[in-house]
Amino acid sequence: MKEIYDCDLGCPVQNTLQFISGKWKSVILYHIFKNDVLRFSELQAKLPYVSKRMLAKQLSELEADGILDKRVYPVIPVKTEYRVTKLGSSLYPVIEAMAIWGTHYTQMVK
Amino acid sequence: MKEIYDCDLGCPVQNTLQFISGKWKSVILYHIFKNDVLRFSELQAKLPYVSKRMLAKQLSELEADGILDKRVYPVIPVKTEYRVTKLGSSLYPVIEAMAIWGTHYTQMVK
DNA sequence: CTGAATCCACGTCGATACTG
DNA sequence: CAGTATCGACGTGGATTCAG
Repeated sequence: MKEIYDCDLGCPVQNTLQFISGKWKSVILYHIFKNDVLRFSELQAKLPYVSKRMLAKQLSELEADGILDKRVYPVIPVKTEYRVTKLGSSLYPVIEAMAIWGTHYTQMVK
Repeated sequence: MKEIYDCDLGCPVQNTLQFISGKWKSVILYHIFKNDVLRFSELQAKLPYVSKRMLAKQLSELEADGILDKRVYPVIPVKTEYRVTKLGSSLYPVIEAMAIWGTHYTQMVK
């Protein structure tokens, strides 16, 4: 989890970007918001253009930042689940605003 | 209340990210929203940690994407102004959500 | 199944110098 | 003042392999 001294960069938008500026983090959060809980392989299926390596990396960063909660079930084969933490759920309005804009305005430009 | 998944076509968040995923684009937009119009040197002053090269590049991309309007006044020395287009102004809720979260989070950890 | 580790091509970015 | 051009260091990300 980031400490306060790392967090306040003098611009509220930039403070937020620290947590979601990873190339795919917002999209990952979008899908987890939509499904509540997702396994690694389910995220892979929903983000086919993201390599396994990058997906794992972004998930690990989101977990380290306290945005995602990762649960590992020691069965064989291993099963992991990702869901948002309380902090992560507070990002819902941000992701929602992106989703709304993407839904309504993207056709305008391309 | 309208849910963000009602008009789900693929991934709307990713569509939005194509326009604002640049490392500093959201912060640039935040400052222009706040000030309505900003010159290049004013943006430089507000983003001292961004190199001139990167600032110019991000501004150029935002302009090419129809988010920003750039006006050049052929005086000496040259004077340029950046403001949001109509499309750019539609991104206000997204930037606002980021600013709100960043502000709330900063207050939370203090 | 869920990753971590390694290699390597590629892109990004800062610094500097230059132009109109 | 507002950029562009060039270069080199650095980071990113894909492919592959390995491990628990």
